[in-house]
Amino acid sequence: MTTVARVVLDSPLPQLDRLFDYRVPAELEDDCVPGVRVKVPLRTGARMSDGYVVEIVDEGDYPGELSAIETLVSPVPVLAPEIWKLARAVADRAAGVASDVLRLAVPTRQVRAEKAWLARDPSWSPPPVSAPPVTGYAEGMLEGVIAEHDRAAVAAVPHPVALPGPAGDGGDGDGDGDGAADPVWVPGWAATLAQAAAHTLAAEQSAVIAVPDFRDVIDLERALLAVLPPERVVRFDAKQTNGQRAKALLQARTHPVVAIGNRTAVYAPATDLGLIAMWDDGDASFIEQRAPYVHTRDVALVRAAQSGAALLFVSHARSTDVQRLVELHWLQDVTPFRVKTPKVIPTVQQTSAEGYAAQARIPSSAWRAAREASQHGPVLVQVASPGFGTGLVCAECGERAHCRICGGPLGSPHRGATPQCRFCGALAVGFRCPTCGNGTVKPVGQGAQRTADELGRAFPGTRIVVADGSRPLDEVPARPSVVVATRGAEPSVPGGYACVLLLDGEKMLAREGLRVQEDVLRFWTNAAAKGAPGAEAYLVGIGGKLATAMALWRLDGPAHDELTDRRELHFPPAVRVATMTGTDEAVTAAVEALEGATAGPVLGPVPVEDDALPGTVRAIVRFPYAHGAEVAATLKAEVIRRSSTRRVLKGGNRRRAAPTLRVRLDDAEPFSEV
DNA sequence: AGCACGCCGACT
DNA sequence: GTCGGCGTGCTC
Repeated sequence: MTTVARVVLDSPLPQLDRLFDYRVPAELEDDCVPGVRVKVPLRTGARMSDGYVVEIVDEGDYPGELSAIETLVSPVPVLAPEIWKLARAVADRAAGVASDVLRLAVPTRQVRAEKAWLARDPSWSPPPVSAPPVTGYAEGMLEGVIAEHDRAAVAAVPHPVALPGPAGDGGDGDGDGDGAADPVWVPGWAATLAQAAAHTLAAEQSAVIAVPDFRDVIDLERALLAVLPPERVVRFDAKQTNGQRAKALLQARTHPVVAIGNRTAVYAPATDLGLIAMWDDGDASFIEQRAPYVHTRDVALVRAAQSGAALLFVSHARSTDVQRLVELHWLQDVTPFRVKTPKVIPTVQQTSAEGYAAQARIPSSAWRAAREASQHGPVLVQVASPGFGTGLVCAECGERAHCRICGGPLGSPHRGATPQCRFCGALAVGFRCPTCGNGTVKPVGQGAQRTADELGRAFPGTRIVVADGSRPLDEVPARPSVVVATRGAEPSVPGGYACVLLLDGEKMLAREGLRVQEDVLRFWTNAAAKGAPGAEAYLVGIGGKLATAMALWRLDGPAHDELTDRRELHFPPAVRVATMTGTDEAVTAAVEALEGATAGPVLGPVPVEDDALPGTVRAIVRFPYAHGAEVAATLKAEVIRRSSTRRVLKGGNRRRAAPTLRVRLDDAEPFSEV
């Protein structure tokens, strides 16, 4: 009897995306367990491939003679069986390659982390934890969802929440004397998810929580450390070194933990998974940038189905994707109970141009409220764009100033700075207007800096703070001040802002694209939820359904309406989409192979810009969710069929490795130009 | 990817 | 007769 290892190869080639059988040499038999890294020969002995052992069997299904595993890289099993199953299913869903998914899920080898893990005391287990109630919802509501391993779309508690400080860590300050720890202020959603995760952990199961932003990771970690001991919280984020990731990965496998982080956290090999959760799933940061470009939400859905874990999508503004699952009754609809929602006051823009420019943008009611609130607490002013202005025009003729190098719009990062291109970053030294020859420019529009300057003049003696992408600010003190921030960069305040002004809504809504309304609702609600419980939030220049939804804080309505529209148009997420790019022949053949599985007309093929490969075309097909497996399998087969033949250019010279067909599923980007 | 296998034109 | 062109296909 021979021992056979079934190995997944670390190769992006679709034709190698299956298991290969190798003989396990006798001397490796003890250490060769599922999950270990190996090197194996491929085709001719000299060539080696890296891979992971997925399974050990007595007899493989390969009829020929087996090659032997060349090396066992390390005896540490880094690929957990459930993560292999997850990667396989995620790749299959996206018509992609499992090893591409594994690259996201498993960090490269780190010998130090492995040595430390091998030296651990395997008999040690952390003390059990107890869980506080989940506050802000009907008693036992979310506890029930977690205990039943159910699934829910959860409307977040829309204000900051004070959690009691970490137990047992309170008395070590600088002679504060009294042992009570300071309360920890966290966003409502972070408190909810921390309490939910504590419940999972109290049942000795793990939780995995993915959040879009690095700052969200920090907020969530603070909330978790207020309710759980630090050895129960494991972080996975993009800013970690490889060593930290490798350590976190092994830590997650040893005892039940709460694994938190950005996109990759959803792949954390957490022991005995009991809960998967996401905060603000509509955030575009959840779209993976590496092949096979799978959205974290979809990974979470696959993993929840495989593991049977509870699943929570927490947000203020609901995404159309989650709304779809609610309407299918696949997700429960959970809303907070007896919490204070922001008091949103929609105002129609006033055009009285008296006084300062900023005053003209802000209706007098909002202006008075902000001035009044800024006497006793911080006021948040949300604007659409950073810098001094949204653009520059010629001071003489008013013509828009453009970059000489790339033609992009010029902007001004701060008052008096040399104009700079917003696209390529080139400095426009010695700018001359091509229309009239004048050499001076003036700003148009209102960036964060310009708004701050104007508010500074209007509110003398008030501290003005600016927060944007280039000057990030995590937190400001709960003292009188005015904080001008671009959408998404709003700092937190312990206890919340006294008042919130949402200024540039109209401008944010003017952008083209399928998800604009969803995004803008997220920007508004996430900012409004930084206000103190029940604080006023002025929504400037907005009327209609969106204003009503904000004022009533009923945010599933717009998602429902939006989804209804998309169903009529056969747009995602009412349907799924597949984008096929390549030679005319390959794309046409792929479209024909999908015959019968699609919904709505085929879009294209149309020529697309591809400087490396002229003659490239793209087609988009829509298909119902029920046909997902069939469509993905068909397209994967087409990709494999095309991957060995390489395309011939006009000159007759063959291009190396230029695939004739590329396939991407659920890429909504082509629709954002609609 | 790479590299072997294989089936048609000019050569010792 | 065979040497070698690169189209096709496979990799345990």
